[in-house]
This record gives sequence, structure tokens and C-alpha cells, in this order.
Amino acid sequence: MDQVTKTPGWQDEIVVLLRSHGINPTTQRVTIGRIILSAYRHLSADQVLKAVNEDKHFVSKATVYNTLNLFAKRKLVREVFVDPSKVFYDSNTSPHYHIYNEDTGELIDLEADQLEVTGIPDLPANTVETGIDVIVRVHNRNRSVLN
Amino acid sequence: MDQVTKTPGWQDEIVVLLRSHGINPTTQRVTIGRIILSAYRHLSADQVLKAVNEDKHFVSKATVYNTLNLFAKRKLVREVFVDPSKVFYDSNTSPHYHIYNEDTGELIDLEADQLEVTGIPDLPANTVETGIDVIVRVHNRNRSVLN
DNA sequence: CTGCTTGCAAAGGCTTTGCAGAACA
DNA sequence: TGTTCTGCAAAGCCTTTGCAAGCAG
Repeated sequence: MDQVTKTPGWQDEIVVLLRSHGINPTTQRVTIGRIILSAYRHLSADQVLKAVNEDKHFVSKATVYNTLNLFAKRKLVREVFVDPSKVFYDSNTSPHYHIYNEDTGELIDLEADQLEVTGIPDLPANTVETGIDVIVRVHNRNRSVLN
Repeated sequence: MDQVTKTPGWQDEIVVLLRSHGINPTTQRVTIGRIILSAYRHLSADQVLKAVNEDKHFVSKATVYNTLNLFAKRKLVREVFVDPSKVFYDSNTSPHYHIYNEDTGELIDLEADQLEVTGIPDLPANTVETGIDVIVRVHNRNRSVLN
């Protein structure tokens, strides 16, 4: 995780990656790309913003949001909706599913070859499938059952 | 759908249903219950608010939100997160999944006996599964591929 | 120069909350 | 009379947007 930011050549790889997806690699975009694209991660916009500022590379909140939206539109990251209060951005773009811990907010990948979804019926007329999300929701065992 | 609100006895059934889930059946709660519990429906809080006011039963926005949260906590409805901008409340509480049309916002039930999820690996230590969400995302065919 | 980017601050949309008045037992 | 509930308005969060200044080619 911290190894990544120190590895020489990573910045160039990010630059190439951004260009190959039609994105002009500005300083801010490369900084954000290094945070989220250099390993499989699940981060909210706020977590990206914090991570960016920890590394003393200052990027504004607006740019973080705009950049993550751009990355999503260009399929560099996938938006994951598990919690109504915030979007997670997932840099693993291969087919896979998730385990979501509702207590900790932690999101874990389930590769598609482990888990299978069968029996999907016909889709409504004139519609095309764009993807299947599977979320296995869990909570910590040592939790009160009461509300 | 409109038949429901005219059927004699429905209000009493809603009252019984609320009581059986530990909910004090106030006028507003029964009104909201008749909107969302009398048939399988997927509605956002805003849609419930609109439906309530169409029928000339005025319930405030705060009460709609509070009541839907209460229904969810008492398992009368299930919260569905498919769109980061709003929560859907689903009155079908039996095990099932969803097809979500990203163009229309329409949500369609997929009964659990049609669709099967297999190969769920071990959960993280000390966690308990609370449910599995499956969302088949679709969009309308006649849509531009470009952004 | 000209167009794309950034960043601040303001605006927006959905949801929650504080609190006073109302309803109910 | 005490408790629960409602509803208004305000506040809170996350996210988007307007716009002026900055940067690149």
C-alpha cells in the first residue's frame, strides 16, 4: 500500500493507463490514480480526499469528485452502491462480487469464479443487461440483536 | 393498486399487521401502510409522500421518513440500495432479488426460486450473514453508447 | 490565444433531528 | 396527566455546479 507510492515507474504506468482510457493525465488525476488504481481498493470519495491530503499532495474536494466520476465513466473504476450514504469506488474492474460488513463498512472482493449466479430469467423487452451486482451483507457476531 | 384502497377491511388488516410487528397503528402509519404494504411495491420516500398526498391524506415529510425507517427496522419493508441518490422501500419481504432499469428507475422482483447464488465462500471470522442482494442492472436498448 | 482544469464557495437533493404542539391512554 | 406521535423548520451529509483564475499547447 505504501510500497506502491514509492515504487519507481508507477507514475508512468498510471499516466499510460489514463491515456489509454482517453484521460488527459494531469497532476491531480495522476495523484488520485496512484491512490486508487495502483492496487485493488474500495474507497469512498472522502477516503480518497483524505488519502490524497495525507500524502501532502493537495487536491480539492471538487476535483476528487470530478475525477472519480471521470474514472468511472471511462471504466477505470466501478461504482459500488452498498450504503445509501456514500458511493464506493472499486479499482478492481474484473467481474466480481462483494461482501459488505455493515458494522465496519469494509468491502471484500469475491471473485466471479468463486460465486455463481444462475437462473436469470428473461429481461424486460428492449433492455440490455449492463451488469450484475451481488452483495453478501454481514455483521459482526458480537452485536446486540435489539435495536 | 387503486382497488386496494377501496377494499373494505384492508385498513383493519394493516392495523393487525402493524400491531403484529410491534408498531402502534396511528392514522399516519396506517395511511402509509396502505400505500406500501397492501401490495408488493418499490417506492422511494418521496414517492410515498406523493402517493399519500394524492389521496388527500396529508402526512408530513418527516413522518413519512420516520415511518419508513420504523417499518424497515421492524422488517415490514426492506431497504433496497440501487441508486446512490435515494433508498427504495420494498414491501416484498420474502427472499428475492431485483432487476433495476437504470434508465427508468424501475425495480422488478426476481423470486429466489428463479435465481440461485452458489459458491459463497467462507465469511470473515466472527461475522454473520444478514442477507444477499442481487441486482441485475439493465438499460433501455435504444440508448446512445456514448457519454 | 484558446481550450481544458482546478478549486473555492455556493447550491442541491435526500434524510435526519430538535422541539413545540397535538393526540391518545 | 404522562407518554407517544406529528409536523414544521432547520440542520446535516454527500455530491454537484458556477465561475474565475491557472495551465498547457
